[in-house]
Amino acid sequence: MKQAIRTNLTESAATSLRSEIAAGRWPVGERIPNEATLVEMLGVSRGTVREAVRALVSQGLLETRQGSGTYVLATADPAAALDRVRQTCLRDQWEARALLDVEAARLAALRHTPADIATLRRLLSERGTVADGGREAFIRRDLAFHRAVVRASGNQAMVEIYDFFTAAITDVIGSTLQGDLPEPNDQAHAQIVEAVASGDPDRAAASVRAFMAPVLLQLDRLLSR
Amino acid sequence: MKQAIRTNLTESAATSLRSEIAAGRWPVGERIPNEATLVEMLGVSRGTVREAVRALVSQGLLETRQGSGTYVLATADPAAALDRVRQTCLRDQWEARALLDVEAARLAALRHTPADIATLRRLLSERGTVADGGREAFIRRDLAFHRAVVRASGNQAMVEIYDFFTAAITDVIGSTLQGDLPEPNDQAHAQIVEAVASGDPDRAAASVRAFMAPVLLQLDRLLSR
DNA sequence: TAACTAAAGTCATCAGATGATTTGATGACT
DNA sequence: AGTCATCAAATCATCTGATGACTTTAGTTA
Repeated sequence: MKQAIRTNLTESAATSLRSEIAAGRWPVGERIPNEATLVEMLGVSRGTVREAVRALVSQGLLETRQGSGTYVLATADPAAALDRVRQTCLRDQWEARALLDVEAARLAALRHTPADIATLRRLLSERGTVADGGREAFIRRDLAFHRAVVRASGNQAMVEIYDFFTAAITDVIGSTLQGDLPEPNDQAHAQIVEAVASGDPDRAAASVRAFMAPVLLQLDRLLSR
Repeated sequence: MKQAIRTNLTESAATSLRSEIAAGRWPVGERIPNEATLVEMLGVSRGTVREAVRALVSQGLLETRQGSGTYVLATADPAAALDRVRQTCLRDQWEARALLDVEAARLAALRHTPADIATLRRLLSERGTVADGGREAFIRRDLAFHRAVVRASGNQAMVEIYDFFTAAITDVIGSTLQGDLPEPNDQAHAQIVEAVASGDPDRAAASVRAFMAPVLLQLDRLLSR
């Protein structure tokens, strides 16, 4: 019995168009055939063609101009990259984020402002323990500290990617690893602040690297079980 | 004169629905009103409603189930994070990608397989010069080399993020910086391969860092003009 | 040549009808 | 009571036809 992939006509029409675009049949900037032609090509009605085109428009692949035509904006779905990242394993995502921490600390050592250091010291003092307001709140405070380090790097792209990984990881991790990961103490955090404040990039990177190593090790142990 | 944002009905209908969803009018998992009701609510025809819903479906906010209804999958656009990354400045994106290069080389030194090294050597020997097949082809070959280093790190998340940055950067850079960036020679590339092959993570990271520094410096100069 | 006009081409939107699928209710049978 | 088959309602999927709005281009005219 053949397990046909049950999907609707709109989806398959959109998929057809997407692959034609990806194959370069219509280069970027080019106008694709009009609706009537697509109806013939895809063998579906105009409404279905329009919905398929609308889907690709909302994905940033096409652009429709009333009275003129439908044009190719990009050959690959930009959002697909993000999906692929999200589908990589938790371990790789965690490791990638940890590397961002390391390199962000290095940059922060070189570029931090006095306000950055003040913020880090404040977040560190507010961090407290799990006992204060429960586990979830503690994780939020801890995260705020690490995010502030990345922010001190002065690189907005790294901040956004860091946030993305954080969101993706917390989505997955949810309830599965509750409390199983070692949480470095305040002293380890304080060392990071001092290393960044010292302005020594290698020292800052090393402090974060040392910080992350045992966490990643434990994560590996948990995931290999 | 009021500069009304000229948009079509489908877009505004989709925007209405998106904001209702974001406002929590229909929680995640909930069924939204049926098409006929949306027609009344939004004051547009059924076809327009369907196109608006289709747009949100392709963005991952909604899911339609024939015979059952349309359900909320998420309250925020997951692709929004990616858009924010793309909107950060070229310099930050470039730097972030360079940091990925560095840390990927570090991991590659620890985890590379013999096949990885063979691939790197092959890509290096095929790299050639700008004279071979034109500038664009040369950039592609050069990129393939650096991507292979990231791939040798064994971290798929880093590969995907690297690809994302590469795509975003090449989109922007396009014609603006044609040929203005220094291109490290084969010797610098060979040093990276040897450092990775040596299995020394610090040496591998340092070789890529030294590699990237002048490029980033020149990029800063170009962008500050 | 330049500006205007008209026509063709294209997407945008509406309206109506029918099919496919899911879901819940009904009722018969054990 | 519980289980199963059947049926009807609700809902999305798809097709068809028609009209409007906008852009582009060719032609025309001053």
